[in-house]
Amino acid sequence: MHPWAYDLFILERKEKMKKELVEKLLPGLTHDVSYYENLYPERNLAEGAIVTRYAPSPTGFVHIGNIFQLYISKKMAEQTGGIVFLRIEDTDQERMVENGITRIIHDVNGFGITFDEGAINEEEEKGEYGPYIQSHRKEIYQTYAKDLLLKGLAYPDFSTKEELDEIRKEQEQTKKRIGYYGNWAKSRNYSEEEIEKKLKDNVPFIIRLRNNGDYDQKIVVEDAIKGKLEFPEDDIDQVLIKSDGLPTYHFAHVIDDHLMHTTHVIRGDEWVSSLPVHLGLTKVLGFTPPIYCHIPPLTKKEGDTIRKLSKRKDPEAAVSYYHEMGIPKEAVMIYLATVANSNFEEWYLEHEEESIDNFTMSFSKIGTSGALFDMEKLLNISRNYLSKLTAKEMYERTLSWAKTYHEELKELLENHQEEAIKFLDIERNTEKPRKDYAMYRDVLEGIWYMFDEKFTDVSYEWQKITDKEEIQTIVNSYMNEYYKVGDSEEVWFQKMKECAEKLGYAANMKEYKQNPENYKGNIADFSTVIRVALTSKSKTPNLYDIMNILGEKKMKWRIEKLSKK
RNA sequence: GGCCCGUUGGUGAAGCGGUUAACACAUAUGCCUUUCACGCAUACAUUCAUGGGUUCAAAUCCCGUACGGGUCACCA
Repeated sequence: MHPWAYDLFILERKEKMKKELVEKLLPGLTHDVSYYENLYPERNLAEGAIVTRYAPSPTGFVHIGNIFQLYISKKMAEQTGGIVFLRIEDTDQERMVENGITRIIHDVNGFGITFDEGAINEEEEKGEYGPYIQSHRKEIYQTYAKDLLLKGLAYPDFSTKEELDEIRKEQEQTKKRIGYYGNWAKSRNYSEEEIEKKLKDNVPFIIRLRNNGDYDQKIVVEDAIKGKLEFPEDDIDQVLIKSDGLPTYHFAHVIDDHLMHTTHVIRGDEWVSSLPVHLGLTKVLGFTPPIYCHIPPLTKKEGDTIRKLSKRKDPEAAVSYYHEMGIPKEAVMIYLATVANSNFEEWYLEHEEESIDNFTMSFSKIGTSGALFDMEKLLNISRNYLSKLTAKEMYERTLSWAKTYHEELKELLENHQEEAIKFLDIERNTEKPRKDYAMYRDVLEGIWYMFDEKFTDVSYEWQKITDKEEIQTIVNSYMNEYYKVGDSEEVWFQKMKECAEKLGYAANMKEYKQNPENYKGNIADFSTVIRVALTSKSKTPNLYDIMNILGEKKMKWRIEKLSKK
């Protein structure tokens, strides 16, 4: 027996007199509620499978918090053999942006997240529970609204904005609870004649719920993340259908997630306060509620205040930022996983070789209050991640990034593929690889000095030794008397030491530290001169490797160039 | 203002009645070292917003206060 069958029975009498009117209110509906109930059967999934959704407005903008939420959704669905679908909530026409859907999907895919069903662009979709674009489901919502109307559980409201404002003003002045409810809901009492008349005069109207909720009654919800939540029951006559015929978010959400057989509603924290509304609607419609999972927001500290990462104020709120900066998507996902589940980090340290897909996430381990978005930490994760790639992978990824975001880097990498890979390989394929790069963008700064065309107008970072003659002496002596192509690293360094010693620099650091007055400087000072002479920079990866990559010819060219300065 | 939720170091946090209050990032110092990076070592909350209570025992349970966040639309 349908849960609402009893109500239907009671309202049988009313129905007859109202039906005609209801038809006028919501004309042209060809189906009834049971049609839709049958159209979307129970999903055939394994026990415990989580069905959830991502339900953005088609603004084309994806917030990093959305990715956070989506990552959790995707993970939970995958773990249980469930599904994540994409539903477009376009019931507010003002939010529409051209190609908004395509752009959202593009950004989301950019993080390696795909949908099992739902919209795939502005025109197409896949899946059996569609349409997945709310504006295409207008009749469905209206059919449910009509059903409520027939049962006397909803009514049309012709109030103007001014009338509504007045009510609010009065409530504010008399310190009454604000909202359209109980005796304040004057439109509840329209007579059928009045309705007829307004309709005839084409007065715009909305459809409201005739809410029988009791504000003094407590309702308790078990949120999968936040735990037990307690609220007063909602008694506000919520708007179901707006004057443009489209539903409000609340009404659409409840109906869609019922018809699409969503098991878990995973959404932002800002929705918890509308839980009573949603639970109320669920009850009136005779649905069983899904499990709610409210994700805390990603926040940012500005001075003393903490606020949500803001689309307008914070560039890092936009997903496109990560792509532009060249922060690898994997690093972002690892970071988000770290924030999502407190035990993830520990797991990750123990399973560095594994894909993070093998981690098992749980709702209960998600924090209940907002996490400060920590860019430092993200970059650290990214540095670690990039340090573990092979030089070739690093090269390819950087190049593919540069192709769309950095022309100069792109050309450099394309023109010097072999050398670039060799350079990126320095101290990389080891137990403890270098961690030079947090973003693909950083590669240019790390690598440019290896290429002659960039080495034209350089500023040398001399350190302790700055005297030009001394620099010449060191460089020439080393190049002419000691440097030899093909030396092993050991021999190479031995020669470095010999040369240093000959010119009065301590070859041994310990000795130098004991008696610094006996020397002009030490091997570190000495090698820095050569390093800077060849690269212009005082900080570089291993000099021996750099020399090998440059080769004798380039080295000589650079030294000659230096002597002319 | 009403209604919800939260408060453990600079940051993310573990802990859920008895712990030296994990771990990670950041910071500082030292070691290693041809520079840098890496790595290693040490330091960093005598205390878990605050006041009270329950208890032999509280960061952990209860109540009040303060502070912070969310939300109160024909927006989602």
